[in-house]
Amino acid sequence: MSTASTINPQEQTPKRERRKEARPGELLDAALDLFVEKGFSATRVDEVAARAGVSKGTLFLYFPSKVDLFKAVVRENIAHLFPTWNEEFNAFEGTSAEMLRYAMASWWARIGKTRASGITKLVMSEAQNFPEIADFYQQEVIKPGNALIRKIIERGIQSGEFRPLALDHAVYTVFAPMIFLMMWKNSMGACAASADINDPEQFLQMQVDVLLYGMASTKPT
Amino acid sequence: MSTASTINPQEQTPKRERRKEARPGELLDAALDLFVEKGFSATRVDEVAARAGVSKGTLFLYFPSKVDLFKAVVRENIAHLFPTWNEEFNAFEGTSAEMLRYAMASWWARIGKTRASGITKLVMSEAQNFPEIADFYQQEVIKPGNALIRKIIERGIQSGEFRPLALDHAVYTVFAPMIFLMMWKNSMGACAASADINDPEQFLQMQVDVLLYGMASTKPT
Amino acid sequence: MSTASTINPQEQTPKRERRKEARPGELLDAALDLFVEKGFSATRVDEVAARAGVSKGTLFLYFPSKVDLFKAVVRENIAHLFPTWNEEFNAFEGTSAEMLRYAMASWWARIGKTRASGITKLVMSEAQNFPEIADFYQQEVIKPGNALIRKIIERGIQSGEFRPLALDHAVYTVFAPMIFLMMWKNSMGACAASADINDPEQFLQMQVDVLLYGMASTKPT
Amino acid sequence: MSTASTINPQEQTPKRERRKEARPGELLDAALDLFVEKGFSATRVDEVAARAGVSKGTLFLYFPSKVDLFKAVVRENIAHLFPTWNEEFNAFEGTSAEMLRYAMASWWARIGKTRASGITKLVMSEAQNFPEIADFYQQEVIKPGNALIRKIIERGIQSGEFRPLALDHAVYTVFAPMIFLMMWKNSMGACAASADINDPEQFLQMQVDVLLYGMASTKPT
DNA sequence: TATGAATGAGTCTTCATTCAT
DNA sequence: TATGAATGAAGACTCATTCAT
Repeated sequence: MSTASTINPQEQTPKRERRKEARPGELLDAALDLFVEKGFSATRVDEVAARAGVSKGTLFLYFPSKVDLFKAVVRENIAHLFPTWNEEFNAFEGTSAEMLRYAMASWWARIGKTRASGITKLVMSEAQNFPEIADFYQQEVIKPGNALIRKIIERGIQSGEFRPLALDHAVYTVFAPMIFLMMWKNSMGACAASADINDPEQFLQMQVDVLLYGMASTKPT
Repeated sequence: MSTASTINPQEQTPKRERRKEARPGELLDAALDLFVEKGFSATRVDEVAARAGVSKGTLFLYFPSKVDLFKAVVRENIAHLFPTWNEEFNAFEGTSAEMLRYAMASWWARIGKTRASGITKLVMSEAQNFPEIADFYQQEVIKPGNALIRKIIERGIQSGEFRPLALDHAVYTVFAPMIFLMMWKNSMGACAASADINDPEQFLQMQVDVLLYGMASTKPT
Repeated sequence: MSTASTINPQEQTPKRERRKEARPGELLDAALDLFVEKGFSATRVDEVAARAGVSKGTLFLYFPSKVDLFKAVVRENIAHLFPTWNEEFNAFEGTSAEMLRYAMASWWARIGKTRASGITKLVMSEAQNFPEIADFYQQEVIKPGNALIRKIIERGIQSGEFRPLALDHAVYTVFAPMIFLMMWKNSMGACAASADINDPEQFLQMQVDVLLYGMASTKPT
Repeated sequence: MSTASTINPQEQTPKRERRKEARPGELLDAALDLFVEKGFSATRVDEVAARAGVSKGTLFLYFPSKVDLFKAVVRENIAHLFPTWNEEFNAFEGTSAEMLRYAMASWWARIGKTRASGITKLVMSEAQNFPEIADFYQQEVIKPGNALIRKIIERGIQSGEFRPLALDHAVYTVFAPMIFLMMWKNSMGACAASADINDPEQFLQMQVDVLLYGMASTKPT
């Protein structure tokens, strides 16, 4: 009888809580977790909703479809970084080598070591099944990222810091270790403990060293 | 019992008639194609069966489930890679730089540019969903590959060709462009035409150049 | 309490501000449009509310359910049709043929070509799903309409203008083209452009001609 | 314990019965019933399957979608009649009046008085919601039917039996009572008993009489 | 062994209805 | 009264798996 009244009032979450402002963020957060953990098609929208503490219907109130939800996750976690980066790089005053170091460090801090890295892994994993997602990612992430790196390299070449490199390939040379790291961390590394890269920062460091060494126009004695 | 051995095997298999013993292989082959092309969950067992020229029911006669089929595909396609390489490298006589160049060229010829690259992509993509496959891959492919590259680098360091590098990371430095290439080719590159790397061999070339340049103990003047 | 009555009602309702009392009417009006346009099940209550300029919740304040809304729409739109006609016909002085022509022309002008024809279409379409509406319509519209036509024909027969026809069927003979027109206009005609009747007035004309010709007791030479 | 064995073996319908040949027909039959009874969107595919004694999945084995199921129902019950009719009319030897009488009688026997009449009612009711269905019906039923009637009237005009009528409208003049009858039977008539047309054949008879009388070029004295 | 018809649990999505504010 | 965020019960359709033949 009186049991109801003895229930801890803090646990008594009201059934219908109105928090329009907070919903999208909570859903996006839950979705990021699940997409990264299980992949796109293996993630169930019910689960996302449940983890965000709402009903399935509510999810569709904020995101018209599963794909749109995913796109929003990408925007929220990756795409939104480019404006800032663009500004930072336009204002950057150091050498191009410093710039490249900074770029990779910043990428690592904001994406590489965060859950967001799982998104790239996911996209690469499921690109073939969801061309729409692949295209979207291509437009919203790959292209701007590419442009960013390209600008740095061009700057270095123009200033004489870097050798005149084939730009298209040089860009991928910078991308490769980042992509590798994201893939590795979120696949092999996440499974076989033994496969994990034990010090990714240091690995990145070394990559940049080797890269800059290889790209430099003159070598220190 | 002895019937099988008394039949002339070449005459026994008319072109269009399928032999029972060949079935699993044909299924595995079809499955490899489709898994690589479309990923695990997007591959329909009907399609696999159809491509192998048998009925859906037959597939389940040989593989108790789709997951088992997947595991069999991966196992079937990654065992045979390393013996040859080990021999080759043990017998190699040039410089360590040449050896590294040769290793990557050989990898590209035998795996990178073939369908086999799709397997790595596949494994990395689905690693989280099939931890045991990830482990398996780790043991059968990653470790031997790692050891191979490690040997080359150690050889270079010992001979004074390379700087004394942190081996663990140096190995991944060599891996990164290969992994990157396999992933890219089989995901983004396969979707958005614009995203394709137009000349992978040249890209690899450049990667090795930069790498060797960065790893060399003394720089050419 | 008495505040309401002391307020000048005309000044009290600025153009853009909706009066409470008008709400049900506005909802009914919006619902009529949409039900006629899209049918019962394809009409979304959100849309009705939106078109009426209120929120979905408000709609449910006035009508306990979508079905009730539908019933109210039908009731609202079919009550007021017959009194005028009855008067007109009681006072009519021409021949019965003229009377029939006038009846159909009048029906076309006031119902057939207006939105109201959609209601008949609606009712006939959904009759099975809402038997009580069908009954209601039967009482309020079919019966009076039937009686009206019947009176005209009886008058014609009594005056010797028309042959002695089986009244029950003769009435439906007059109804048929009207029903046909309402159905056609609001279904096939509204979809496939090619299916539209390009000149309904002329069609009706021809129908009456044929009808009167067929019903006439003596034929002109 | 022994209850299971005491069950009437005739009621023991095996769970998985293989009757590929019979399935489509059984499904079509069940679908016709339900579509006519409840309309297109209110009919649930599960129900259709259940009534046909199969599972939902089986239905989709034979008909790729609900719309396709409906189209098949239309073809099975209406569209398939046109080839026969065309032949019959091409071979017809009597007067055009006889031909028209025969056409309507035949229509009544094969469609009008059967469940198939409900299909037309259904299509007209839901045309707006399902343009695809409306178009389909327009092509497969309306057009051929139109052509058929048109041919009869043209024949009558050419032979001098009928007055030179505006063909487009004359055709609808013939259609109107048929459409009316199908609508009425399946909406008002199916609900309010009082609304039913008590002798449809006689009604049709009268319609044709009036029609032919009105269309005839010379009138009997 | 081989087949392929049959199954039914599972998936995304819609929408009438409720209810805290 | 009025709002509109939240709900959850359906619904169409898919597909790995089963099983009678």
